Amino acid sequence: MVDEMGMRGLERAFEKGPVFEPRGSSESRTAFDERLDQILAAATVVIAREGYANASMRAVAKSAKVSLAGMYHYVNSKEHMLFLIQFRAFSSLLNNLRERLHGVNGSVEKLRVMIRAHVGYFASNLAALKVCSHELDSLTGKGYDETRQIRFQYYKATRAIIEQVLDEHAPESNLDRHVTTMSLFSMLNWLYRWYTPGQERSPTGLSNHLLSIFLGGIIGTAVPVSPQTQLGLAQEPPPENG
Amino acid sequence: MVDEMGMRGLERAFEKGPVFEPRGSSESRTAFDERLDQILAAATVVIAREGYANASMRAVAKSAKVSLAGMYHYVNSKEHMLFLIQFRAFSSLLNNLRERLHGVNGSVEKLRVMIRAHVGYFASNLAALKVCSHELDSLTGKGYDETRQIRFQYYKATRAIIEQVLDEHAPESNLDRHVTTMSLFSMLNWLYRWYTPGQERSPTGLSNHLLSIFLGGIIGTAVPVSPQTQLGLAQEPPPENG
DNA sequence: GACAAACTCGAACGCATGTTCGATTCAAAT
DNA sequence: ATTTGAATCGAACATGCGTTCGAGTTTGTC
Repeated sequence: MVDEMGMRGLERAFEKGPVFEPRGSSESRTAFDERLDQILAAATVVIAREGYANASMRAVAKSAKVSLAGMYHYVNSKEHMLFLIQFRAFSSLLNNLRERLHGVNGSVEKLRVMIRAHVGYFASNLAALKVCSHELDSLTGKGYDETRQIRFQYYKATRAIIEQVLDEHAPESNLDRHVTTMSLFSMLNWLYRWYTPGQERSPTGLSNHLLSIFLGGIIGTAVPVSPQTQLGLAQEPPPENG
Repeated sequence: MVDEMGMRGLERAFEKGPVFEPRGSSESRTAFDERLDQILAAATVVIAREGYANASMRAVAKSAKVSLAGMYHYVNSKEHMLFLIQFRAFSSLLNNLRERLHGVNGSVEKLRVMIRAHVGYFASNLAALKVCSHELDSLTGKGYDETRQIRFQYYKATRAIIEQVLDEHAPESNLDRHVTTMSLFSMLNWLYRWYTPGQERSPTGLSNHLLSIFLGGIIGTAVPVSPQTQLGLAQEPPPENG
């Protein structure tokens, strides 16, 4: 395996695979891509449940209803599989953020959009984001570097928003920008350890909650949670923590 | 292996091992305990670096300068080893918190002490707390339950402080107590992903920073960082995030 | 010096793993 | 009908793993 984590331009990932248009001439979405998606989806669930190191290719194959050897037609190696999962998830996350940020003007509003986008994506892609958060350094070499680049762009976009908020609403704050940014990411990335979306605790409600804490923490004024999306305070949550 | 994760009372962990006083009659700190500590310390570093699933007993043995078979004189199994590491770390964390909380009166002051204690313990036990944060569900059965109990006590103690702060300083806040507590734990537990103590960013400075954000977020008023322990704002930090 | 218990270790066992090989089926193109 | 290459898979290979066994050495006690 020379090209350790071969990815050409986008994310096609194969030298041998259908590098040029596979079937018809123009429509690029073929059976190959769909089967690959299927396999990656199954792998995501298995890895989220067992952890990357413990997730065997046999278990993934069984879950994806392919033979063990058959999987290697779609994926170069186990690590390459993890790379595809993470690369796609991080890319979607970043693109999703940029789309939603388009046309939004106020810095605080941008922050709200960012948190909402992240929590929303998390809620509808639980397994994928768990794999992204928990297996951050399970990749090595080129694959690691490539995912790191996307994550860095995500970091920069978020940090820019935070800096704008600080400059506009707390210009004499002495908060370190990096530490502040990482505090927000901490709240978001640790979600996978304790939060499961439900109607008691909607993603929107949780987003408002996190925004309220974080925003109130970095500028003096706490932002009130909008009444119609309040969190349910009723039942006692299961004690899962660290 | 009948008694899956045998622990008698404290944490001695063996049926076969020196259950009664091993050498002299009274002094309980023997060569056995010291060797065990040595092995666990080595194991902690290896597991922190490689991850639990990838950390082989052979690697641990080599690092601890024991033969592979020799380790099993001190430890029942690989999982038992992880249990000992986590059990000890969580216990220390909890005891440390209770000690430092003793005699502290104000609710805000308690919160400050809690954060400072946690970050301080983290800074001087980097590897151990990484193993605790990252391998939270690598244990199974009785071993998992036992560590969970301690974590739950830690959670309860922290939550009680937060509730006291809220009741005293923001009585009409509608923040969900569980979500709020988990937000604090998020900031603390994610530290292992990005923070390495240095003189640029001292544990004390970081503690103040986190306290400022979190406290300002849950009660309206931001608490200023004390000037003599400000964070260095100079150099650009390495972009490691998610 | 004799005994027993604590300690140490080389060697091996059984098993699960990621990956590859070669053959076979299938579908589109000429 | 023939050819081509993608798709699929059973079987096997090599390797590394956690754990155990049994024999050896050390250490403290009588």
